[in-house]
Amino acid sequence: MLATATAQNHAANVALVGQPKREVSPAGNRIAESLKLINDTLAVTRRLLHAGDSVYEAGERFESLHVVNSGIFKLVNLSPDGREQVVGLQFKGDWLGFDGIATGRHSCDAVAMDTGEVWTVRYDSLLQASARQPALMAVMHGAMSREMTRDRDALLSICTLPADARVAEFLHNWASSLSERGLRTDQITLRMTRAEIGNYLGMKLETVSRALSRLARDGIIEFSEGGRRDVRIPDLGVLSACVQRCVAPEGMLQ
Amino acid sequence: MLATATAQNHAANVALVGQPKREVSPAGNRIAESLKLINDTLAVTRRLLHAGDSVYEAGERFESLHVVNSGIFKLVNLSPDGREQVVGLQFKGDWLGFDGIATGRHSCDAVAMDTGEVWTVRYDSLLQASARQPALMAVMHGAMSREMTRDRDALLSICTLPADARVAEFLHNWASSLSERGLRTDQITLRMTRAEIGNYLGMKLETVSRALSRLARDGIIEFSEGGRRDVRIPDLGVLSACVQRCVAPEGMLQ
DNA sequence: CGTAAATTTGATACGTTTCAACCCTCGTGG
DNA sequence: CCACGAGGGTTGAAACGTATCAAATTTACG
Repeated sequence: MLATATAQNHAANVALVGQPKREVSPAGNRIAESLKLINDTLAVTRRLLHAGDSVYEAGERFESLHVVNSGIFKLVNLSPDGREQVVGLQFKGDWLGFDGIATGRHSCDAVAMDTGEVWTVRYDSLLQASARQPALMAVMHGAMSREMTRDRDALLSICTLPADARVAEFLHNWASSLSERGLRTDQITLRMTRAEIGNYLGMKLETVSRALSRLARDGIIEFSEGGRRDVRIPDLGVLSACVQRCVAPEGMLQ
Repeated sequence: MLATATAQNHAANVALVGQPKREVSPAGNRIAESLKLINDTLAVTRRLLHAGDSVYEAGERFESLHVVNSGIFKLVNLSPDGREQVVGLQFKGDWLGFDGIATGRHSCDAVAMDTGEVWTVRYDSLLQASARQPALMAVMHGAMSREMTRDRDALLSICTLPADARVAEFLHNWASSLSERGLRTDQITLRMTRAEIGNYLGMKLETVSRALSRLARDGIIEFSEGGRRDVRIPDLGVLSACVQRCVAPEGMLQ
């Protein structure tokens, strides 16, 4: 959804401008309602984590699923020979731990990128509760399905977009994720180093840095006066147009 | 699983050599038992497809899931601007259609790569049957979980391996998939063009061709006398060692 | 059998990585 | 208070791997 719904999201943002009271997007409602349902029908264990803490690690026995209530978490896949790859970023309402269901052991690390809270639910008790409350199962299946779609969109970007466009789309997706959750999208704080962003996008940190510099030079993004960790996005539409420009064969004024 | 279980799979193959009667691997049992359970407890619609036929297409309304009974199917993700990416290959026992659960519409195409059969089950009736037969739900969740893990392993390869190693690992994974299903792994027939393989692996067809030529020159694979569509793999261990060699920093004899 | 598609291979162009130098910020301790 | 060091970030120049373009060859198929 993230990668493909650029036009729609932009339209939704534009529509929001005229609203005096902040209206939550449909996706935002979905997330809020899902969290409410989980909270109401399950005995969750709340767990507070700080940057660098891991919710679970590869190889650990799988017993529970976790729902992100706040903060941002990265999923890191590791190969036996030491290569590692950030394969997902999870925001509020996203789930952690599905990778463990099949084998009974987790196949990647889930790490907090800043202070955040997860709600932990034993998988077996979730299944039991789902029998009484089918909506619960629907929420879980929806989360799994959405995650698969999102991962595939990420793969599409990595395989078909040049570095600059990947970085632009990354920023756009981050802003969209915030937007879905009713947060402001014009000013975003990346909780990742250039190296982490690069790993996630399949490029080196220098390439990320250069791409960001070019985006800033072209006025598509702006760095806050302080550090270069905060990014201002004057216009989300311009950002996604920038992605399209990288893809377009040649001279397309439109 | 595919990408990370190289050593184990090889060990399993070696163990099989001494057996006079063909023994099915643990994964093979899982697959056979899953198909049996589905067949016994659900009213499936069997559907025969030929190369190029699609099980479903992006945008289509989601109503059913499909289990591959024979043949190989590719999942193709499309972007609004026309880029397309093979994001998965599904073999016997794998499922098709999970991407539609979240939104009620499919987000990619599922296309037969040769003649094959899928068993189609309405999602709602599957949920009902799962209430009576929890093992059914376990099979479905296992399939989803396994697919997520496999996709992440593919992403890891694409982002961290050079072209030659990606092709070598692709062949190894293909052979492993056959092995899991009790099929011979020394002689495999790729049902994909170089362009399709390249798309799946995030490279151009010429690069695939060169990589295959190098593997053949080094004796790691052999082409059958007929076309270059059939590949013989004398030793799966040598193939995965070849992947490691590409990753190793420098001079590591062992 | 003839034609279109697929494959291989070479030469060159291009984008990203690599290596390196430098800058900035921030927390620490002399 | 400021020197200092560490980690993160930026930028340039050169090296590298893959893409692109082009041609020749083989294969598939009506």
